[in-house]
Amino acid sequence: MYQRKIPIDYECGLSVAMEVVGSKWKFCLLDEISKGIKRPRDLVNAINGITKRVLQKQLSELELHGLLSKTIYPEVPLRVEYFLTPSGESLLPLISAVDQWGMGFASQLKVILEGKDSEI
Amino acid sequence: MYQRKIPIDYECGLSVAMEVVGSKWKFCLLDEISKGIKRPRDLVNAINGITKRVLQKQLSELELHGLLSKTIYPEVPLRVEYFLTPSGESLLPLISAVDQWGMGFASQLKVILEGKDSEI
DNA sequence: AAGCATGGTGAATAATTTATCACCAGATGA
DNA sequence: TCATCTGGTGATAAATTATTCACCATGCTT
Repeated sequence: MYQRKIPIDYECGLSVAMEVVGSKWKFCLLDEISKGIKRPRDLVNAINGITKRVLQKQLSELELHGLLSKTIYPEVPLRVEYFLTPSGESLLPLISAVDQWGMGFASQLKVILEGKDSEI
Repeated sequence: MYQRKIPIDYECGLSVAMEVVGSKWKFCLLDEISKGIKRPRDLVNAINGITKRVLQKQLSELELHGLLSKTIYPEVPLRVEYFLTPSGESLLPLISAVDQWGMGFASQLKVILEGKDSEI
């Protein structure tokens, strides 16, 4: 992280939500973890396009913000599992709703941006 | 806009939603417009921190994506009003939910980032 | 003519986020 | 010893987004 030029407005729910969840992979990460994929290695494999480093960073931010927690099992090879905190779980209905909305909007957006109908 | 390096995944609702709504001011803008603030000048005044240029850009993106529409009244001085399309309106419950969640999470985030309780 | 209000745009830059690359460490098996 | 698996980090580059600044135009008022 770094020092933001414009600080978070704690009075504004949208500002707060954007701070903790408004980045490229976070919704996706929370979604996958809620589905049972908990290990970093598995998440890298499950999520198309994310890299190890980026995953680590976003996981650690989610952990810092209290949406994720992790457990380290002293096995060999080392096993680490991330899981949702209550705050993280409280976000699931929202993530689901956003996903639903996006699915419904996809064909419209495709027409707008590419000028053709989708076959979905 | 520009040509994205990584294209939108139309199969993924989260990806689609992030594309049209995942930027700093869009939730806020849709929220204000739904509350009846429709003119660019009024939006600049209503939203703390946004500038004229940024407002114009985000409004035009929302318009391009089909969440907003605008009407030009040939008055003097010129009057322009933006309003929500049905797609834009379908987003309102979600924005409200995100805002609610953020409000509920604010005090926790404040403790985490600043180490002190809020007085809200 | 000058100043103001409206809505708008292009170019350049700053700020921020994401990605790439090269590493480290522990323990295991070949 | 060397390669492999795991999870992890620092430095840097690239991509993306947001902001600043300087403009344009119209038609009013002074």
